[in-house]
Amino acid sequence: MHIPSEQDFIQQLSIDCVIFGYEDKKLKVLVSTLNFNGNFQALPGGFVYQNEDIDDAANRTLKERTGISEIYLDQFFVFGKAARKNQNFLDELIRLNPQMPFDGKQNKDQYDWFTKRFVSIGYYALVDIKKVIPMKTDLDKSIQWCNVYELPDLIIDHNEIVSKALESLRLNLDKKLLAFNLLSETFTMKEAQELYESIFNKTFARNNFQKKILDMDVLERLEKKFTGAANKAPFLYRIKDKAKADESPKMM
Amino acid sequence: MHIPSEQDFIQQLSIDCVIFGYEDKKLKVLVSTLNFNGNFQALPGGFVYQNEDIDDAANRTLKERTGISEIYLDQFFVFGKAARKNQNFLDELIRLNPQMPFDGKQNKDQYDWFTKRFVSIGYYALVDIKKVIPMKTDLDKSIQWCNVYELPDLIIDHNEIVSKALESLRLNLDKKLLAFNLLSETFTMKEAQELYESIFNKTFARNNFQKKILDMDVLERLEKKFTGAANKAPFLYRIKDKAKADESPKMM
DNA sequence: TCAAAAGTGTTCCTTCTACACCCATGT
DNA sequence: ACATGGGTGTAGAAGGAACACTTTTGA
Repeated sequence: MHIPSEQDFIQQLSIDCVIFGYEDKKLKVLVSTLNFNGNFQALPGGFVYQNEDIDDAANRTLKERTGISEIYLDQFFVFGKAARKNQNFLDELIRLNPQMPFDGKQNKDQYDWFTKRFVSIGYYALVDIKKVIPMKTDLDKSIQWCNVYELPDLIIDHNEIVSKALESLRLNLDKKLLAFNLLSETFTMKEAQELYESIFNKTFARNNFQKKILDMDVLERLEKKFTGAANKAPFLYRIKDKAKADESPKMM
Repeated sequence: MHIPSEQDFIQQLSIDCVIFGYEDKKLKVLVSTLNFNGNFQALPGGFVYQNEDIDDAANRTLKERTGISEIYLDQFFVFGKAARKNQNFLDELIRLNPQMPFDGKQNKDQYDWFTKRFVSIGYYALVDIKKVIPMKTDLDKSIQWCNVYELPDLIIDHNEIVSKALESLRLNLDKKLLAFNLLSETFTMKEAQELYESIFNKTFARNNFQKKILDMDVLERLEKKFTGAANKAPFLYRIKDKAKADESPKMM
C-alpha cells in the first residue's frame, strides 16, 4: 500500500469515479470492496499528481481498475463540504482491524493524510462492460459491478456521488451521444432502447424511440442479425463517426 | 495583504467567481484590476478555509466584493490543468514591481504559496447590479463591471473561465428561473426580454417571448408603469415565489 | 399457417413561430 | 387624430405520443 502523503500528490484533493457499465439490461456501477475487515465499499478513486491534469488523474484511475483507456469521461461535480472527512470511516476501519498497527511512523503519516478533510472531484465514465476486466489494486479485496438502483451503502458520501452522476448522465445523454459508449460496437435498436430504459428507469414506445434515434442521424445501418428466433431479424447499427459521439455542441 | 500560506487554507485549491450583473442592456462581469504596476486584471477569487464548505468560501468571496449575501451561486466547473500556475503571471508582476522585496521571509512564503499549481473551482453568481457597490480588497487597485462580450485580457485562464461560466448560465437559464436574479424586484416584460437577449446574444420575437415567460407561471403581474412616454404603459412583474426561483428540478 | 418481434405509417395533440391586429398613452 | 410601443389572437410548421398495420422469421 502506497503512502500518498509521501508522494507528490496535491493534498486534500481527491478524484472519485462513477464508472457506468451496462449488462443484462441493467445499468451498473463499478464498486470496490476494501481490503480490510468489515464490509467497506467505495467508488474507485485516487489522487492528483503535482504535474498531472485532473482529467489525466481520472483517466489513470479508470485505467487502473478497468484496463482500458480512451473511454468517455466527464467531470460532473465537486464535493466540498467541510464535514467531508474520512475520519469516521477510518476510525471504524481501525476498530475492526486491530491487527493493523496504526501507530508506527508510516501508518501515522498515512492516517494523517487520510483523515484530513478532502475536496473530491466527481467524474463519471461510460464503458463497454465486455471490454472491461475489473482489476483490484492492493486497496481492494474485490471489485464488482453493482446495479445502480440496488447499490449497497458506500463509505462517506459515495452514494450521493452516484446519484449526482446519474443525474448528470441523464441531462447530457441527449445533448451528446454518450449512451452508445455503453454498448458494443454494433447493436440492435432494441438493445439501444433497453439501455435508455435502464438509464432513465422508465419505458419508451418502441416505434417512437426508433424514430427519435434514427432522426439524430448518427447511426448507420448494417446487415441483419439472425438470432435463430422465430421472428423478423433486426438490423445491426453502428455509430457513424465515433469521434463525433464524444463531442459536445459548441456555443458562443 | 494576508499571507494565505500561513493561514489555515486548503493548499493548491482556489475559488474563482464569475459575477454576472446586468446594466444598460448589457450583461457584465465584475473584474478586478490588481494593485500592482502593470495592467493585471482578474476574476474575484479566494481560497477555502479548512473548516469551510466550498460553497461558503465562494459566498464569502462574493460578499467581500459585492457586499451582498444570499445571492444565486452555482458551481459550474473545475479548472485543473497541470500547467495551470500563477508562475508566469507572478514573474511578470515581480518584474514590473521591482520596489517589492520578494526575498524577505514573508514574501518568500507568499511567493511559494502562489506559484504552486492551483486547481480552481469555478462559480458563477447572478446579482442585481443596483444592489452592489463593488468593493476593493487590499489586493485590488480597482474593481469594475465589464461587458462580457468585450472583456480585456485576464490573467492565467480567467477568460476561459468566463466563457465556460456563460455557457453554463445559458444551459441552466431555462431549467431554473435564474435570470430574474439579475433584475430589480419589479421589471417590465421588455426589460426581461432585453436581459435574455443580452445573455444569449441574439434577439427574440416580442410576443412569443412574453408567452413563453408567462406560460412558465412564475411571474405575478403588478400595476402598470407609467413612464410618461406616448404609448401604452407596460405592466410591472415580480417573481411569484422568490425561493422557488433558485430551485432546480428534482430527478430520480 | 401461426406466433413473435421488427419495421413503417398515420393521426392526434402539443408546442413553437411568424404574422396580424387591437389597445392604451401623451402630444 | 395619430404615432409609439404594449398586449393578444391565430394560422401554419414542427415535433412528440399513441395507435394500427405490415413484414420477416423459424417452427
